[in-house]
Amino acid sequence: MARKPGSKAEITGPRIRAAALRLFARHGYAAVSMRQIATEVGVQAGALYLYTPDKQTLLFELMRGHMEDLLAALAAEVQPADPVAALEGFTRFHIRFHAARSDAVFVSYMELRNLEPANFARLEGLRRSYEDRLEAILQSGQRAGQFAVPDTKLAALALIAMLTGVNTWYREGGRLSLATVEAHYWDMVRKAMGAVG
Amino acid sequence: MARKPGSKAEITGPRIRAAALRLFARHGYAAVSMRQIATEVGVQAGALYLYTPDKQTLLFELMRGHMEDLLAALAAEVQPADPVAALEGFTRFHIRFHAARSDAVFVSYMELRNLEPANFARLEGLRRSYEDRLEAILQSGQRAGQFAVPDTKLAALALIAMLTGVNTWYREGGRLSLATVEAHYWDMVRKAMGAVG
DNA sequence: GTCTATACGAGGATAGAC
DNA sequence: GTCTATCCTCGTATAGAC
Repeated sequence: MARKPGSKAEITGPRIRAAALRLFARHGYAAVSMRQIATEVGVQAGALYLYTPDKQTLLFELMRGHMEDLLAALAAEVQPADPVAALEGFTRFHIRFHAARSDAVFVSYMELRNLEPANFARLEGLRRSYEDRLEAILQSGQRAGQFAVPDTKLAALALIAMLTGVNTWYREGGRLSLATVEAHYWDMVRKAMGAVG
Repeated sequence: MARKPGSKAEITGPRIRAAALRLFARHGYAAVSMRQIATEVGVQAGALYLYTPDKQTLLFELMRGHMEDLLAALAAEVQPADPVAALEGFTRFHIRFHAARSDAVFVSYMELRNLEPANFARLEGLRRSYEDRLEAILQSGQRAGQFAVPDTKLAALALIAMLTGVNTWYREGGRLSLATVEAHYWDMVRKAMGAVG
């Protein structure tokens, strides 16, 4: 509304982030040049530096944004008191959320090694928070005698790896609908945790 | 034995591949320069081109070598006729083999997008062979009524993702021994597939 | 806010000496 | 078989015009 004539700042910024995310996911952070990103957006390379101090920060902000969206979306879900129902909710949430943002997921898992140590540490903290949410569900179910899990930490990591793996092959319009995928994974998750009730 | 005096060809080649694998795993293919690899080995950059036509081929040969070692090692395992025992064998084999070669595993999964299309296709074929071996086990168990798996293809992909995920956190000398990890994962795999008998 | 022009370093790969 | 020297391209980032 208050946009000044000739100013495109409010639209160029998001377009830069979108182009960078797509290109990073496709070719990898190190293989993508600032010139490529600029071309994609339709501006000159120098203009990118009005929106990010450098390439590293651009990458980090994409990854941080993704992880914070993930945590916020998880927090917004209603979590059932029953651990089995809570685990089903987490399973379906994880598959749905990740399937809808495959580029961000890919970048956030693959480009960790290209982050400077300080940025890496911040992102690891966010990732850890997410894992802890799942582990808490497993622990409460274990205490209630509804799960049979020898090691909740290990089980949480195993489940997340399994669920995130969906992204390596799932494509909209493929052999299986997302609802079917969710159902089949929930079947495996439920059984793997020895869920009863 | 027949090594000519002054010739180090038979030792330099493997050292180049080892250094490249380590560096690619650490920093990513695109982020590693031929000069870095040469420095690691203790030769000049130009000398690398006596052992590989270019950087792309060096990457591809590392990945192909890893996948062929994997398939050969799997083929060398004795596969029990009983599907449940075969699945346990596969589970333990996968964890053990991958834990022992974390760099090669990392590179083979992360650098697929940096392969030229022809090389990518060849590697996908090898990966597919490996997945098919697991799916065959699941199918035979399903036919025998010993597994309860709604979709063997999907289950095979889910299990491989879960098992390969071990590599993201397992470190020798950590909280859990590899034998314990194997046992806990086998417990989850067995239950997830609804194994009986 | 975006452009052009450019500084400056590093990249892959090759030629020819030893 | 390895080295030195070099070609040429491309990278990130900045300065200053409009």
